[in-house]
Amino acid sequence: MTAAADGLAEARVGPSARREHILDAAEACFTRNGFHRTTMQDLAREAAMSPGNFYRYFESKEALVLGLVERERERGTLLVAEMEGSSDPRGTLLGLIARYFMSITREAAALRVEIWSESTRNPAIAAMTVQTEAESRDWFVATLSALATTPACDPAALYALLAPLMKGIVVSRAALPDYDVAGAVTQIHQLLHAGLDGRLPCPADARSPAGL
Amino acid sequence: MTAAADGLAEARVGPSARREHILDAAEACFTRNGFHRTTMQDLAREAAMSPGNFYRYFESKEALVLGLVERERERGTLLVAEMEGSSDPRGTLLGLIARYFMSITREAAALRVEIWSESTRNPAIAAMTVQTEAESRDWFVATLSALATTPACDPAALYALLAPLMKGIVVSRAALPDYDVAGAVTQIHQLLHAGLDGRLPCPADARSPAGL
Amino acid sequence: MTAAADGLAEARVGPSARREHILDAAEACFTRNGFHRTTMQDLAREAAMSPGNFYRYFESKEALVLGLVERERERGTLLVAEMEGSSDPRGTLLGLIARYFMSITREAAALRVEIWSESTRNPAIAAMTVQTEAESRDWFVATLSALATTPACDPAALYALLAPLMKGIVVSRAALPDYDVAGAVTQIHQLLHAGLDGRLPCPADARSPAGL
Amino acid sequence: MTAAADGLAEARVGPSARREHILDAAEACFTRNGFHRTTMQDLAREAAMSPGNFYRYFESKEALVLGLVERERERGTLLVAEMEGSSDPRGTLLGLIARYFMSITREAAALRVEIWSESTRNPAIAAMTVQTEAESRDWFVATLSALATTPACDPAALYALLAPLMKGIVVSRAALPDYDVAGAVTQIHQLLHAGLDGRLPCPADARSPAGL
DNA sequence: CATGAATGAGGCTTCATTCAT
DNA sequence: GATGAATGAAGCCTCATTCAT
Repeated sequence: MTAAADGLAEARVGPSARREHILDAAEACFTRNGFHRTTMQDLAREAAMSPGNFYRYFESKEALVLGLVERERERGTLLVAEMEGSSDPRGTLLGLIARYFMSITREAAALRVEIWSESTRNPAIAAMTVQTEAESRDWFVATLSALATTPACDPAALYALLAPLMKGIVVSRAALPDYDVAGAVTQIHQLLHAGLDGRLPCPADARSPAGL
Repeated sequence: MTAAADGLAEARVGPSARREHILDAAEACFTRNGFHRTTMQDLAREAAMSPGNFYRYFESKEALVLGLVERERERGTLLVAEMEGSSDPRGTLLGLIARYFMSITREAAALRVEIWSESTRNPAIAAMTVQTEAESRDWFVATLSALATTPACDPAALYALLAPLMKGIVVSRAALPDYDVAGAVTQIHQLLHAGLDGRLPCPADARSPAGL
Repeated sequence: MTAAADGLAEARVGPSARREHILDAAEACFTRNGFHRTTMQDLAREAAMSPGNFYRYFESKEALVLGLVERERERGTLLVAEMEGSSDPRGTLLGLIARYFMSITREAAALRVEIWSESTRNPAIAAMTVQTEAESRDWFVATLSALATTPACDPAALYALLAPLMKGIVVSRAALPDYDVAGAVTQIHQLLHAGLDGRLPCPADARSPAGL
Repeated sequence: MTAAADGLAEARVGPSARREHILDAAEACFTRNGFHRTTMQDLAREAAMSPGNFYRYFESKEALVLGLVERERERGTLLVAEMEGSSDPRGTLLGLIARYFMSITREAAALRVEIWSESTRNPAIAAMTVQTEAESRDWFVATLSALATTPACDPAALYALLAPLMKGIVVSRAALPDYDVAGAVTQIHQLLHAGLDGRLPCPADARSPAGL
């Protein structure tokens, strides 16, 4: 490659492409080793880039994590677009959920757990977690509403059940080597069917928590 | 106990009492700041003890974490003894669960999440997590079996639902400042009632996960 | 060399130059205080370098010692090149030996002894000591063979006498403030002359060690 | 054992016996691991004694080393008494030397080297080394004088050869796993015979060291 | 823009020594 | 006399970050 072409090649790569490249490297490293165990040197090797250069695109290592979480959030938004104009929306939703859990690796799950953990000590990441949760909730409630076959279905309550359940599945996937993900997916499916068809105990039935 | 004996009691703190004292300090620090952010100096301050002294009771900082998890596990075993000989076993179970979730602080939940996270990178902690999970599962399945009012209740399946759900509630408690724990407890209660009374969709109904 | 080039030369110190610089500092510190008493901070001061920077060039403090020993070994190899094509080989050999012992400082001798001592506990240094010894032996035997004036000279036996003698002189130089190095050199010279000229008792004369 | 007997047993063990016991333990530990690698805890275990108790008998760890060296020196004095009134003094001397070198373990040799090394940094140990050397020299010169068969034998010169040679053998024994001690002993024997019988090059022949 | 050598604060751990009992 | 728990000063090393080139 000539110097001129080289220059062009460099010109072609905008700052946002650089950011993406760095985030790719970060994702690879963080997934492999977690971000506490990943050093900026590791990142530099993975990104084929000097350590100092990161700081032109991200303020700090923490900002990198933040960028990664942010990108993940955006990807979630995109992923979910699959629902649009599906002829079998309920099947599509179930498929989406199944695919997510069946394809997540232990390492990826571990990174999610690590991020939740970091969330509890780091306000910036916490904010992002809260926002992701809110978006997730909004989307789910809207989607569930559209899929309900009976007014007896309470989409908000269904989500309130689903949300921790899904988080817990990720934790289990990460921390328990023999965890049965497929079984968990099956249970979510059943729960969703039941919930959407109004066959789940209603929050209206609730007695306030006893034993306190 | 006489005053003299009392004095002796204070002086003759056995090694296990020392360990407890250290674990208390560790619990306080780790709960407050997480164990990655807790230094041995912090611990020393909290335990009113010189840093070097820890190493008479624990091999390393990691061993301290391990000791803490182990103690937590034992406490779980004790906690659960409450069920023995209760006149209202189902109510007692519900109460136990309610109390656990209603009383857990954000920080304590955060520590649990951090431990799960550490579990994914640290074999020793992983082993402990797996063991705790196995014990938890055994106890729950036995207890649920005893509480079922119909053969249609599948205790193993019910626990398979409960386990990630409870983990997810801990995660939510830790990572979402406004998380509605009480609501979650109510839902667990309903789920338990439904499950024990055979009103939950059976795993027998399962279609294999679709969408892959 | 232009001023600009000079500037570049100062700036572009290759990694091996850095290593040399560090080894120089290490040699100074270790010679002054021994390496057990030398801290990485001492080294940092001596090398005008931050402590962390050493670890870009050497894996550990031990590796530093190793590097120093290795360099010493290479220097020995170079030193010995002086023999090549000398018109008075025997004189050159005697001169070499004389120079070595007359110029070694107490501190330098002390460092050698410390390295031998370390050799007994540290496998990596032991390996290097063994290798140095083997090389030294090979060179000496070859050189003595070339210098012998009679087949009655047994170069291997002569080296077997010389080797511990020289080590012992180093020890004496290090541990005995008033040790007479010049006298020792004289004795080595005499021994060498006698050995090379076949005037030393032959190992063939040996009775096996008595008194056991 | 009754309390009274216990008290008697304790009384029977004088402070100097205690010192011996401690030195025994120190010798065992130091020989096994060197004294830099031996902790006071190791010593305590070996001596079946509390760490604090050492300080009633020795000022510091260094004093322990010193005590050990001192005892070694005294033992040397005793060892040498064997020469007194022997019917075959030369054979006895050769036997003494042979026995010393053939029976010394690598570890014991290593400890000697470590002590020489320490000698170079520690004035108290240095003083002891110097004194030992002086005593050794006096004894050897006297003994060699008595054994000489010709006035051509220069006992002082012979010792000046012997002394570093023997030190070097100890170093070699310590640092070179395959070192041939028996061969070295044979050479010392030959050298002694030659020296005592005036068949060794005289220092009178010496030219001053060349090559400087 | 990019580099990568350098920084330096701070972490975990060790261990000779002390002192209350 | 004896104990052994406790001390606390260092020591080695790591790694996010900077900055001269």
